[in-house]
Amino acid sequence: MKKKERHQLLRQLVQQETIRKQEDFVNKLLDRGIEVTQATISRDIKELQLIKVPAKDGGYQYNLPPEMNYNISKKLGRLMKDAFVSIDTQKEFVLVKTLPGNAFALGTLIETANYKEVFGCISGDDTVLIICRDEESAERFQRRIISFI
Amino acid sequence: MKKKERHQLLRQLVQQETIRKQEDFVNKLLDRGIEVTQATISRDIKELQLIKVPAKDGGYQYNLPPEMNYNISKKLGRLMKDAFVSIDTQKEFVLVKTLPGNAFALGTLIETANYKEVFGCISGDDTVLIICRDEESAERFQRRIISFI
DNA sequence: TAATATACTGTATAATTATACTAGAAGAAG
DNA sequence: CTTCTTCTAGTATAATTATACAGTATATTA
Repeated sequence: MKKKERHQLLRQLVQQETIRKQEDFVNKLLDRGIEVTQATISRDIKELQLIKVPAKDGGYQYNLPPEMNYNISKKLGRLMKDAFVSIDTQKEFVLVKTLPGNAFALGTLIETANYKEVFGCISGDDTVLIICRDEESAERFQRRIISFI
Repeated sequence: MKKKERHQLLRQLVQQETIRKQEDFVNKLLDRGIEVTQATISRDIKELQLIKVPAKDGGYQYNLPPEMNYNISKKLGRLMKDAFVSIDTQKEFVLVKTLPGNAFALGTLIETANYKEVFGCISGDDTVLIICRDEESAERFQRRIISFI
């Protein structure tokens, strides 16, 4: 487990789970068989610029950095409305066609959004290939994306 | 010094000064002759949902809540471009005319932005009256606002 | 390869932040 | 005014987070 992978995982965790303190991270990682200490998490958090947000419900919760977290879906929506051409799925793959030059931006947004359905994605000039976790995820993800248009 | 006032002040401080830890708040307030303890600040921060952001430069810094902080000026810019009609100053007052129905939104944004020149503001349907700290502030604020158009 | 520099992480602990508890202040109701 | 309730805030301390230090690993250079 390299630092980069761990960081990636932390970004996912912070979106999928409720992380109230750094030890929660430690434990979630432990669940996945990854051993790290709170100190390491503290440093990771600093590098990733994760923030601890006072929640409405009285507690606290870690979150993605504001710029990253804020209105990604709004940006996605705008870009989709502007540049979407077509979409199709095949097994666990989703292929989105965009107007020329827009695929990279779309791919970046999709990666940043960190959807749990998505395993990874590759962007060309007018095509984004999204590799989902499985067939079902791909369909769910397709619906998600289409709903932006 | 009521809690509300202190909260208001904290919002200003967090924008005008570099606050690295809660004690910095305590000290800044002390500078202004207001005595509170770190515990109170901690509770204030929770209520205001201020966040502690890992800064690029290695340290940490408190910030406004993401939604509030994020791109207020972008919103202001958009609204000004859309709805601005005229502006004028008189002593420490600035009067902005907007298209009907837009003044309230503008006023809210101006208040949220927490410009240090601004003492307060009142919005009608197509007019926002901004009361600045003094004549000079009013002019500075006018320039600020005009630059959005 | 050896030497040196750089990156990563755990341990221990310092630094910071949150909160249980308590008490006084400010209001509301009688 | 008295009693009850709610809100605030300080004190002391628990809980959480950051970091100095040291060791190991990994990369870089000669």
